[in-house]
Amino acid sequence: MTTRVRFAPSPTGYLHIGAARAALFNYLYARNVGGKFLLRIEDTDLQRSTEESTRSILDGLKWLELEPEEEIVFQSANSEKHRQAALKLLAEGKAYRDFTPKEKPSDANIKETISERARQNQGEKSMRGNPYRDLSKEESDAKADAGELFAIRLKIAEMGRTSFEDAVFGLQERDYKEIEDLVLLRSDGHPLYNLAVVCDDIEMEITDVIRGQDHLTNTHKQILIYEALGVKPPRFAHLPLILAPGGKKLSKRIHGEIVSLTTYRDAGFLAAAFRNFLALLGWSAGEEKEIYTLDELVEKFSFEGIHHNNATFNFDANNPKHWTDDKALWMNAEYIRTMPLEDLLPFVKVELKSAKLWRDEYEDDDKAHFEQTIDLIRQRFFTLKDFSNQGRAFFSEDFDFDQAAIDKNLKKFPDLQTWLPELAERLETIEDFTHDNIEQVIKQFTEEKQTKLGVIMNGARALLTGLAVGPSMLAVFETLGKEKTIRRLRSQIAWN
RNA sequence: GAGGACGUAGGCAAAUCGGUUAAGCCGCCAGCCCUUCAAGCUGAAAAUUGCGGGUUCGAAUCCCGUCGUCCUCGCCA
Repeated sequence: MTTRVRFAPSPTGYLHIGAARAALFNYLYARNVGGKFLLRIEDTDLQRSTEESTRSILDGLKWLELEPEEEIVFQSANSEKHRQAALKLLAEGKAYRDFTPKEKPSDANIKETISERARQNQGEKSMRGNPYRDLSKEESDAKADAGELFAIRLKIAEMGRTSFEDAVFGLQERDYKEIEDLVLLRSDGHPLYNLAVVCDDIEMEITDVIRGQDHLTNTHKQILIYEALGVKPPRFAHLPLILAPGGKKLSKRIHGEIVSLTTYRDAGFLAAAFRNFLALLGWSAGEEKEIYTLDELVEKFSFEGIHHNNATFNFDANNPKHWTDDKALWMNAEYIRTMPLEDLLPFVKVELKSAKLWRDEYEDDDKAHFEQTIDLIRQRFFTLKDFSNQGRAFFSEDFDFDQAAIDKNLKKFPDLQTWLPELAERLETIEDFTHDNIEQVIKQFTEEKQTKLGVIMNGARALLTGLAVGPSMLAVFETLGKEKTIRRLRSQIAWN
């Protein structure tokens, strides 16, 4: 049987990194065993599902290059089938009508309300205590015919236990006593999650369900539904969760966009780098290696390498240098500076275009020079955004001066105001504007002025790039070229 | 509250599933590069493997207890 896995997000917000990792692992596993990776949008919560979220999920998957191999399934389109399944179980006596009036949802703090109620009910009421559970068929039919509203609940046996072998967590068992007769169909006829998931997974012929550990205990309920439906359950593999700093659950509401996948795309991450980072969050091939191509991840992937404990994803929105997980940042930088230049160029082009810094010569007459520039500046960049921000002075005359750089490297040495234009005169005499020739002129100039090389270099850096940091200045001079170098050295705008 | 999962340095994690001084990566710190730097190179600090017992010649690995964290318990998904 061909392996078929699915990623099944609900479109109730952007795609967060935990979900993205679940998608990744599904994809890696499918490809590892030569199976298929599918996508199902679980949009049955009409109130909360939005098209925008669906689009965000699709965008995110596309960015990570985790695209489904069959048409996307929208769960809401299968509602009728889900309903029929519930009715079938009712007819077979495996489910029953519950005429208990629907409780008003106390929306305030629903999670707390639920656990509080569970606490109260403990011991008092058996999970099989529903008064309508053992109503005769006639009585039940009569009430239904009389127009009384009812929900359909699965009728779970008094005695027994469910068990399954989780591919990550091992044998899982649960006594029926701990599982209540779950609602399959709401009194308004709307099918509920557990039913919908099981029916869709059956219909899609899913063989392996790979999802977050938050579903681990709910799996028992789903297995009960499989059994009632007379279908063999798929294999389950639950993934540890990704937590926020401090060990708290990642929350869209609390943590905001920092945990959204598209934030990383928009912040200039390379999909390959972020994917690599995500793969290493909760999984390890057990070797001393950090950088993996997609194909390598596919090849090495196995459930055995998945951790059992939750991983912390670090971020600090208030810290510019460590705004998101350090390792993710490092990995992105590592990719940017070590990947083949020709592979990086297309991404740089997109970035420069969006910043209106792109010029067609970069692919034509000026190609060699452009590539040399990129190769020079990429060495200390962390994201693609750096090419248009920190690298701006290499592509435009319209760049900002960092005040700290101006103060520290320029204004601190007032002589530079006359020296640098003077240096421009000297540089102008160089015919072959190359590294060694420039060096010779500048060294001599420095000696004449009896100052340190660093004063001249850093002053020039501030004037030419607007920054206090960057590549070696001799390389910057050469890369920027004679004309721009001279013009900027003579410019007085930074002094004001 | 009940059930479940888990606990190796600040973070990600390895340890052939009892066997010498508990890998590696990120981060942090220092030195070098003496033109900077969030780059590079080199190096250092940092874990009595949550804690307490037990089994054993020997335990991060097994057992018991304890503390802690997270998940689930809805006519949400």
